[in-house]
Amino acid sequence: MAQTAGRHDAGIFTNSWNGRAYVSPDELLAGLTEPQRRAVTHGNGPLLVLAGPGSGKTRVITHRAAYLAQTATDPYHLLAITFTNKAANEMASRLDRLGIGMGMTCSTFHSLCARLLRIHHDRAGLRPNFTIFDTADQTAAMKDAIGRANLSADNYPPAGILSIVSRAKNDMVTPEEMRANARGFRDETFADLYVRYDQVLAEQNALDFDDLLIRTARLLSEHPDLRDQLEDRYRYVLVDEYQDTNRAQYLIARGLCLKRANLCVTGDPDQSIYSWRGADIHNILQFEGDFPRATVVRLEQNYRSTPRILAAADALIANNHKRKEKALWTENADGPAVRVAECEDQHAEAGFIAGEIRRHVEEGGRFGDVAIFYRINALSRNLEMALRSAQIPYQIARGVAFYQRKEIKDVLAYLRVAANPRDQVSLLRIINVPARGIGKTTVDHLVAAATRTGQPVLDILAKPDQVPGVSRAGRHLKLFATLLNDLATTARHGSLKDAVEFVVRNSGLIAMWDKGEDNDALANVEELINAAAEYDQQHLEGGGSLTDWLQGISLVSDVDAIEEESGAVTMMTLHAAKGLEFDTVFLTGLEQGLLPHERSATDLFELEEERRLCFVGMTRAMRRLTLTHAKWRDFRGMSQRRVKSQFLHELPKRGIEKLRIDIHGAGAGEDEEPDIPASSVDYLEWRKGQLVRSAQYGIGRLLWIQPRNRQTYAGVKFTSFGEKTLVLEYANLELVEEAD
DNA sequence: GGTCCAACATTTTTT
DNA sequence: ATGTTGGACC
Repeated sequence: MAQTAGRHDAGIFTNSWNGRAYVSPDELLAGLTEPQRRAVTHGNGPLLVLAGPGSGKTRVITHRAAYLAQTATDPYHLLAITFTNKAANEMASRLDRLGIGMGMTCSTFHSLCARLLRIHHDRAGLRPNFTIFDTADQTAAMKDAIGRANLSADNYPPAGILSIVSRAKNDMVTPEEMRANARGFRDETFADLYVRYDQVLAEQNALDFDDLLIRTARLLSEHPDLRDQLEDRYRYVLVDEYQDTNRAQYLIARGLCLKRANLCVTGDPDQSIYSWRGADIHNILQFEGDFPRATVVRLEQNYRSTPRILAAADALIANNHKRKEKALWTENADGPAVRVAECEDQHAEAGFIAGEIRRHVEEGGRFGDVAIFYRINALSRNLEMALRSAQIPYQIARGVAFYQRKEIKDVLAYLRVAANPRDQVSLLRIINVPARGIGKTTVDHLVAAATRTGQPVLDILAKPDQVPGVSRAGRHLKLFATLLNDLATTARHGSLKDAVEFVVRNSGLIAMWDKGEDNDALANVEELINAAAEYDQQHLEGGGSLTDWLQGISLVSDVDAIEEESGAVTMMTLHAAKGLEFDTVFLTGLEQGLLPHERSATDLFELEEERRLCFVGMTRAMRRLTLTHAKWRDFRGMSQRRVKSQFLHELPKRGIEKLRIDIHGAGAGEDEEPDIPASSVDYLEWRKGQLVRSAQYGIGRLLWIQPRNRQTYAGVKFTSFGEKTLVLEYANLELVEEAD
């Protein structure tokens, strides 16, 4: 987690004067096109920058911030909200390079919110040391809530309930509103679980990711004086990737700009890929409605890609119906053809890519020029193996996965209890890890006592005599309580590194790993210790804390892990690729069920998002773009015949080079016969009004039916899911006979 | 209370 | 193929 720019606390980056030459406002505008210039020099009032891929958006935002800092206000009053910590950090660094004085704030929504909630915790009704629950913690909390409601996790899968609750939170729907809108017993149960889940979090002094946003939005709306104060601090607000903001984020951005309306948002509706996380594309589509005085600047010239790449991507995205048309164009010189490689199986695919990368380097290219994208993480393994055996250096954008490793989570759980003694999820995780004679029965007694008396489990540990049912284990409980106490003392007085090392040395975890012959565990934990030491180094003059460090870890994103100048091939999911660019891009697994993903194929809205995802991947490429798909792919131990992606049929006929790759990963001549897309049933015989059954949505009635683009779209009104627009070729509907 | 093995399913994407 | 969970057994 190397940071370059100035001082920061968990995810908040502030640029600092580094002695570089001051860049004048005129110099900031040099080399910018007319629209870019308009965006940079726009003064007060709302501004929407619709920026196509590769249109120099980052440059515009950075220069705009610098320009404002020189002509309008002190950088102290500037706030930029980016999508990842990495982007925030980079922005602060760029401002540094432009010689802009100290004080601008660059952050993600989540980091900013966490910070505001800690500072203003009393107003928010929180303790300053709250824990941020990740997905696994949330699941544990939800299981607890389901248990308290006397329900079974079999009928109410925690992950499923969590996604319902998360959706409600993203939309700023309270449990009360959910209950009021409940249609039937199940909905009421969901609302009930929502309340109980929030209760569990409150008891543990914990917030989930969504809470960070909605509590901040509420903080702003319920405390006008505080909002006023924040508005005076952040006089100019820039929000990047605005197409991926949700309702809560929208309210926060707006709440910070009520007085001055100096809100500048940038984004591209065609790159909206997070609706499954509650992002609402209407935020950007309706910006002009929200802010009637808004200035709109369109950046349509592309500086990144060759005309062929752009033409291919543009042809693809033109198949989306719900979009704002954009005229993408470029003056760049033409490059090699966009290639589509049909590979015999996934080994051929990976081998072909490895060979191509070798060739790229032999021809004078660098490994660092190359990126490989995939729809799902599971596809990375084959690629990794192929790159390793070809001795190609690579890095994977997997920042989050590191902190989700078992051994890392165990060590962090100790530290989290030290930072927040009410964190029961963490406490129960480690109470018997390593085994220290505290079994399930004892834990049940402890939790029962805690619930009954309203005391945190941690407090009860120290006085086991008062817990009914606990006798022999009492000794172990006391020892554990002492361990945690000593850790808390170390954490309070020593460095962060001291605290992490205390856990590793005194918890007994090392012995456990040795016994289990888990050699990676120790190495990974060493890395964690290094990260702690690095954090100590960055906070020699104070400002750091265990809570802050843990918060940073909770809010890391996958891309945060990638290094720009690593000299290695970069691999990542399509979602992580947003905002990046590479000379050479391989987009893998263009197969039905993978891209578009099978879970999205039946719903038109979701299908369009898959297409946008593909569009994002393609437009990352500057010079060379290769799309690959496999005829056979191993999945869950079985070899599966794969059908090429419908998106491949949507590419232009001209300017695309087709390759066929045999099992050795070698080219095997040209491929002619165009695959027939998946439509085989004649859906045109179906009539509106007919009753249909879907495995996913149950029974519904056809409202309308319409063929388009070699597919058949249909509107279906389902009894329990409402109206959906489906693609019949993938929806797998069956007709239902109606009784007379 | 702890350990080991077998049945089991398998969330796509992530702050 | 792989990682998790629950139950039998020590």
